[in-house]
Amino acid sequence: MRPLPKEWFAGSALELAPRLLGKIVRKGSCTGIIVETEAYGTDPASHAYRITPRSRPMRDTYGHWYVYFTYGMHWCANVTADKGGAGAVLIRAVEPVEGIARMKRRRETDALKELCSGPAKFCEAFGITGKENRRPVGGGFALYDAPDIPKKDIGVSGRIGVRRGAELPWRFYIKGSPFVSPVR
DNA sequence: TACTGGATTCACT
DNA sequence: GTGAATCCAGTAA
Repeated sequence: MRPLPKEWFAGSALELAPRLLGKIVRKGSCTGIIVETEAYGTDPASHAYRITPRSRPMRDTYGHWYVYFTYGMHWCANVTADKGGAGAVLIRAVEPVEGIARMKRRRETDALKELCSGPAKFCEAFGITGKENRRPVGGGFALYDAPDIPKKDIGVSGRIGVRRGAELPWRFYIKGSPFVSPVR
């Protein structure tokens, strides 16, 4: 498996979000196939709309992890993008491949579909926390290349995350995958 | 220093 | 479909 090089992440979040589908994510002994992503640029719905100490990695880095805590209990993992700009791609759902027993223990469920079918579920199953924040993609927490998903097999949702008048971000997913998050 | 609300999930009705 | 859980970043004062 070939790790995705840093320059792979130099494009905009909107370009990268669909291209990340089908790629392999690995952390420790757990691996999975990315089946759902969401693009965050500089629109009002994005943390990058106003750069703060928390969101600075979205502007200052690309090809790094941006992991933040929300709702008092959940972690969400993004990959920073957009060399020279600001943006990140949220990993929303993953198809479990290796380390499934460990994921089941962490998630306290035996249901395969419930392990990683949501951004916070993915983080819990893979043991991702704020310790990974600002780390470069690679090493123990890495992304690996895989053939691009044909465009006809990629679904694009309507406008979700609509807040403060924002019409972005866009959610991308592999059509027909049982591992995408439940439609809201 | 004091509020407010969130890129979610789960249990319950 | 609705609401609770739970805590921290961001904002305002």
